[in-house]
Amino acid sequence: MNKENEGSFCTNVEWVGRAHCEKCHIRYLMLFSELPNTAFEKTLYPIDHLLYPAGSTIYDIDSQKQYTYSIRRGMVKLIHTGLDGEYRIVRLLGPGSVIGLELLEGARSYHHTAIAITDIDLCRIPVTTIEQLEDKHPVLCTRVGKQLQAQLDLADQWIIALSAGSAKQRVAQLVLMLNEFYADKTGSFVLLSREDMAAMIGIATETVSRMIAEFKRQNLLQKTNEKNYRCDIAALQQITRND
Amino acid sequence: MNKENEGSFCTNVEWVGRAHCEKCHIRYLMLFSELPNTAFEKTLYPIDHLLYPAGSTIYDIDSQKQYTYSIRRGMVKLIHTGLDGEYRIVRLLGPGSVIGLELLEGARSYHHTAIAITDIDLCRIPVTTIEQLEDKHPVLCTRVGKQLQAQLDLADQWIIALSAGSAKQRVAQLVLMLNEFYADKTGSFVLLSREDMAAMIGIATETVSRMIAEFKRQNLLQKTNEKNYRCDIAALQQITRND
DNA sequence: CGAGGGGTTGACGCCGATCAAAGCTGGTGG
DNA sequence: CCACCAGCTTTGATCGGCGTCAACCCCTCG
Repeated sequence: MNKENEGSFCTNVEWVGRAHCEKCHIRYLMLFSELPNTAFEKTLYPIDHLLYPAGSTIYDIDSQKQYTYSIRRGMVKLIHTGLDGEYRIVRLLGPGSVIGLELLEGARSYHHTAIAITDIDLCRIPVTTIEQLEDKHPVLCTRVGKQLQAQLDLADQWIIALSAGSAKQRVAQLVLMLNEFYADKTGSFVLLSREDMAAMIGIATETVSRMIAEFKRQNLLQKTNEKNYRCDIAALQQITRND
Repeated sequence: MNKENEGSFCTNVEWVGRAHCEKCHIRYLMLFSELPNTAFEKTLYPIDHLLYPAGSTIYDIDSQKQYTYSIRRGMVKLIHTGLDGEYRIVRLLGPGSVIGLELLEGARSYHHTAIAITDIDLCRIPVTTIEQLEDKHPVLCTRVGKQLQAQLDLADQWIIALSAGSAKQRVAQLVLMLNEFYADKTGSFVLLSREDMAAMIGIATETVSRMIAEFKRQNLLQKTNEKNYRCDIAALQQITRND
């Protein structure tokens, strides 16, 4: 519906500082995991560490193409907006994923618009820096390949889940994906807005609402606290099979 | 429905011979385009050039994982078969595309089943050969990256077209994709079977049939010869916008 | 000539889109 | 602290599109 609010361009990004990759405590799961500490000594352009509040746009499909972003914390949606204004979520990414990689393969612009769903925490990496590092450290190429492959697998899962029959089945699939994807240790996760869920599986928001409400009533979704839920995995899997 | 017939395993693959990449006249659009001619002199395992008839399975999701395949001619579908036997086409690939690349990124098996839609002509490349070549010629890494990125873009298009509203709109989208994808110089292309089209956009085969028949009646699809059609691009684009 | 598979067309019923209205919640200002 | 409002969620009522079942046509192949 009204995605105008989404358009608010990173009004209040917070600059945390220059990233110190050689000291990064989560580097093992990031893009640069296999590079030596010395690799970062003389990069041409700096890597910055930024915070964006939920709802802000990280880049727009028309943005100047210059940076890729490595997600440290939080959740990002890649969206596609049709000519007629209809809005689709193409992918949902979390910590460890890199967005904007299309720029490395000679794309002339970003292929999507990237928006923060939660508050997020990411490293902004200039394309030229990656290219420079790839030259000296070919192992980085394989990391990029793994990223792409992982996102391709995700897209494939999306295609399969999307078209999996009835609305109830799709919503069940989606909840299972959120659970698998984004549950903390206790198995509880944040439900997205009904509008976002609808934009993922291609049905009306009211229908999503009905299904979610029904799941809650049947205790397949239980509120664990403030905004978190836990789901009954077995029961939902059952639903994905037979309506 | 009955995808049993698909299961016929490469009954009559024809071995054309050892591939001679250094002499390949279409290498400019293939994976190895930027390698020097000398690169192929001492590869451990040979690259073979094979022909498969339409309908044969190139690899199955359970196949022994050993080869990637570069498509020289023809069309291949990557499919996913659900537990309940429902069948979805995840991607459609043509000349210049490489399938089975997931093996390079440490996948433990193929991620799909690959089936020839038309008669096809492809080069079977052992994974170890690619790895060996990548070592000596890092430029190959970037070619692989481009392949993955291209397939990711395709998957994204799929997601967007899949969920684009009414059945008529989706079929129109699909025809446009086939046209863009697979039309020859004269702009004519082969229509897939109704079942395959249905498996791509997630609607019933009868509905696909109705839509295609309607397009034919309105002359948005014209038979050019035996099995080929040409489409009215502008009119179909119009349909994708307003039902 | 008959059998079988794919495509086309019709009839019917249900799922889900759409329109509408009423709770809920959090934020703002009095 | 409460009143009010805006946006989100939930729920209801209605209607059309599409899935389903079924019949028929056409073409190929045995």
